[in-house]
Amino acid sequence: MKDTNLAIGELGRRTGTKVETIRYYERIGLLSAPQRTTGNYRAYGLEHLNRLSFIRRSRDLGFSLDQVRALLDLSDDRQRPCEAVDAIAQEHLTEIDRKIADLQALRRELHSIVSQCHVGTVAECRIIEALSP
Amino acid sequence: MKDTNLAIGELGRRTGTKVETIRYYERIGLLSAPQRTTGNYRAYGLEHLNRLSFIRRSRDLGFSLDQVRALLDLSDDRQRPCEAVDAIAQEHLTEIDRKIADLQALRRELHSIVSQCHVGTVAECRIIEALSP
DNA sequence: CCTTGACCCTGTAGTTGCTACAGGGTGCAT
DNA sequence: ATGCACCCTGTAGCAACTACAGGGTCAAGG
Repeated sequence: MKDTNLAIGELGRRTGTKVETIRYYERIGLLSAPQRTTGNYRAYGLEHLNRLSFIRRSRDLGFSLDQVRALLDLSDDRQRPCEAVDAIAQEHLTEIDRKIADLQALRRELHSIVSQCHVGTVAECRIIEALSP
Repeated sequence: MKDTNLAIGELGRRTGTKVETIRYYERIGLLSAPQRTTGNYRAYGLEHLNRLSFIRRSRDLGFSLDQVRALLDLSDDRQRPCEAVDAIAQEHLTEIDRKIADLQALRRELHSIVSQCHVGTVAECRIIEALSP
């Protein structure tokens, strides 16, 4: 097992992650602390690259850090049935559906308000009126 | 102009706002500081009730506090043309549309991943696989 | 050999929009 | 007088980063 020995900036470049974010992930225990060089630089190996890629991909799909943590734990135990993984993903999907529905309802309401604006003075503005008690 | 003299709890009840949130709005300068009673309780008038209702309604429609601040400023100057109001609302609408589109794209991707899960072990889980590098 | 510049380090504070205490004071009814 | 609901200030916490400040390290060029 050879150490690929990436510096933090290089790891960031390869995963599309800001350096501060990587250090943040380490601080909250999502990414394990790597070895250090003599100059006290973090030296990352392949396993860090893989783990961080997994994290980023999950985050891009909208999973929370807690969900990512759970997915990482699950993915480490290759023999276990994957129902728990499915459950997390399903839950997330449901939440996305709910968010979409909420935004669409909001959009409808806001759109109907905006469409009534005929650009006169504020005194006769339908938008302000719609917001006023 | 009579002071309606609502206590903070009553104002909260009438506007659906938590007491801490009202104090927070005062702290950030969104709601002006009301007079105090001899016992140092906040005593709100009708103008506060109206202003806070406006704020809540705007927040419910998803405007940011900065946008609400701008809308409040604009609504105070009744003679001014309402183009600026329209611009804020349009901008917000555009942002909502973008969010909906983003969520729908995400939903499609996540759904296609989840639908491939046939509930075996983690080792053969398509979800984990899709997340892995 | 020295300096420049890009990179790295720690630690802390800021972002948004609240929410949740802790530790006290007030006001009213019983 | 004592209980209870309410109010006060001040501070810290949430998510998930981001942005410094104030330093150290390292390789290349002059």
